Amino acid sequence: MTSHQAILAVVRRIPRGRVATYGLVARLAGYARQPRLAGYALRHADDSVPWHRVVNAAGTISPRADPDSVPLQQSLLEAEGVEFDHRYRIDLRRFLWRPRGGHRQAVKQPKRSPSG
DNA sequence: AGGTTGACAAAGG
DNA sequence: GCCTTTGCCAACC
Repeated sequence: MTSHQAILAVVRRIPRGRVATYGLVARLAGYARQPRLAGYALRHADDSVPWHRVVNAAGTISPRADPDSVPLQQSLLEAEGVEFDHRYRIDLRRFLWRPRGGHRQAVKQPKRSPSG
């Protein structure tokens, strides 16, 4: 099980009409504190992966090498019922994927600060 | 085997 | 709420 496989496996679990952040996908895949790795894995993803359901923590579509992919991702999400703001932003409060139903993550991630 | 990059995230002003 | 700085680690060359 490579990191890419683990991350792509999580992305596949994102239900239709919902979105997940890079950080959420990364930590669910067992790679907490590495949201960039999620994006890196998506680069190697095929069309078989719902890559369009992954956005950044701000709820916006992260631009990449292909500028056409940005409106494309928005179009794909809107087709699933995901709504965008006038600032091209998604309300994560409503469309963020809840893998466990609770606001608490399934895996316990280590704290960044020793004293909190 | 080492330095730099990267589809990001959290904290402070 | 937006912008800037800092962190983080695997993948890339």
